[in-house]
Amino acid sequence: MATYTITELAKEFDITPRAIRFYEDQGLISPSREGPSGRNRVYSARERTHLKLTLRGKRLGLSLSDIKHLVTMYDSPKDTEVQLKSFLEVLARHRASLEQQREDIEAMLGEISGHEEESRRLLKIAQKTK
Amino acid sequence: MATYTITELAKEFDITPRAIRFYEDQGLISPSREGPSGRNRVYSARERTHLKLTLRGKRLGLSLSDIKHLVTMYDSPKDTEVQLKSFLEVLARHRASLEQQREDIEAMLGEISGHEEESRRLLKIAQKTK
DNA sequence: CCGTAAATTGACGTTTACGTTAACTGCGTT
DNA sequence: AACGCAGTTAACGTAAACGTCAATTTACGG
Repeated sequence: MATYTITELAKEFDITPRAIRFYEDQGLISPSREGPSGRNRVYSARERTHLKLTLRGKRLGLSLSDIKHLVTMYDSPKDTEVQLKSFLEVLARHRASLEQQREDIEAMLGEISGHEEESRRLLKIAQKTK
Repeated sequence: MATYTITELAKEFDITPRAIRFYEDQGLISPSREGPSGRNRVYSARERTHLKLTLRGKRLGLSLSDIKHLVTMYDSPKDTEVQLKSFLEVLARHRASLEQQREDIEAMLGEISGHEEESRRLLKIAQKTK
């Protein structure tokens, strides 16, 4: 299976190795180690996915601890009925906030379209008088 | 026209007066003052809108300085053709990042739906065996 | 074997977005 | 006049998310 070094991932996602190590400190990624010395980090596809999820969360304004909660939630046992129900509640809250964000985005995109139209109108006028 | 005190706005948007004053320090809001002493802040509908925009930006993970740039951009003069063009470029970049965010949201909502289905399935099984 | 480049682990510095006193001022009540 | 309360400024404190060294260690080409 494919593995990655820390600099490879850093380049691919355009972040610094320092950031990746920090995410590890925060418990978001757990790469294995390589070499007889067991020093260097090795990332599997799974770790890469975790990093991807982390960055996606960040782009949406989530804190690293939020992200950690989500990720550990997502692959935690959910054995009992109680756990399942509380998991569903968390999902519902998360869904609600995402939908709020989507509304915010639509609103902003609407404003942008307005400004774009206006600006293009003004541009035409300005270019005619040239 | 309608005006608001700082505590009114704080309650309406569920934030602290301290936060509102901080936004003012950062140049995001500019309330006028009231009373012979000219001490207390008074917010017009316009200021209220600015606050609203600020909070919307925050929900999308923008920094306060980002928000300030956007707001001042939006109602800056745009006299010259050059200014109009660079304004359009900024709008395009902003639009792109919003669309990226929208994709991120769709992806997360998709994952959530998956987990929800799975959980409800497990719940039914768990309840049958009761 | 040697120099250099790359990776690692602390440790401290920095920025952002407020929270938290502290000390003071009006303003309406009592 | 005394009181309580909301509002103000100023200053310091804090948590999050890395950046930035510094000191080592290791891997690798020549």
